[in-house]
Amino acid sequence: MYYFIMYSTIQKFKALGDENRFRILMMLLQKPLCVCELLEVLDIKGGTLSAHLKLLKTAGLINQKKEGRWIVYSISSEKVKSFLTGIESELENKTIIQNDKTIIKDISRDICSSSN
Amino acid sequence: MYYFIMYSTIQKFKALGDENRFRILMMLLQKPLCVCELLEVLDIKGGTLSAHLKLLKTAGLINQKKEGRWIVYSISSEKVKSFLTGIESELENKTIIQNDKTIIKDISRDICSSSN
DNA sequence: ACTATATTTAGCTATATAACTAAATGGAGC
DNA sequence: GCTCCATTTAGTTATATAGCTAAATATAGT
Repeated sequence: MYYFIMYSTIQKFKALGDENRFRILMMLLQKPLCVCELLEVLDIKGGTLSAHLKLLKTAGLINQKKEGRWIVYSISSEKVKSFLTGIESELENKTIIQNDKTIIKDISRDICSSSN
Repeated sequence: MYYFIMYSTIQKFKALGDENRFRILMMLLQKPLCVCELLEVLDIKGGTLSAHLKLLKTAGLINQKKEGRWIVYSISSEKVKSFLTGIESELENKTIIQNDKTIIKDISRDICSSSN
């Protein structure tokens, strides 16, 4: 008799335990975003961001969808969404999260150039 | 103007994103336990366990209390407790967690020898 | 004093993680 | 076919993490 491990649960926590991925999730909580929009906010390169997004997707936290020339990411489910909303509501003021969101609010995916 | 980072939140997720620490938390959810009891269940050495416990404590997830010759650990607050209970209720059956708990149920801290 | 329980430290190993550059690949639209 | 947006791959670097051993330290009970 052996026992399975709760990998998927732990994998989700691991995914949440990184600053850039946490910021991505909080931004996606506001609205679905394409990769180039996320790149405008985060101080990382395109390849690095792709890796983070893949990890979040594998963990079951986000979804991917083609929209014309763009790939748009969003929170995977209502369940994850309400979980993250609860977390967000407990953050103290003046975290980088609030700053990210004000940037995201005024961003258009047409601004995006190849600053990869 | 700069923005604080939500370190403590991310630190909690990091703490949760490790199998041994996750198992420790789930066991403490059942009842407070001393170090030697945890050592009976986990396949790690005393020094390693101490490090995990310190990390969980720093993250604000558990508390420490002297009880005679033992140091007893417990979940830090009702808030953390209900959070973990929610997580636990969503685990599929037959994870190692259920196994840990049946061992913990019948353990006494007097059994503990210096298997450090 | 001595014992039991646990933590801490130093030193070590192995693996995982996060980032980069740069080039190649894929898919959609024009 | 070419361009745009994004992913993937290969190769590299640096740091973090998890584990070990073994010795030292701390604290409480007997």
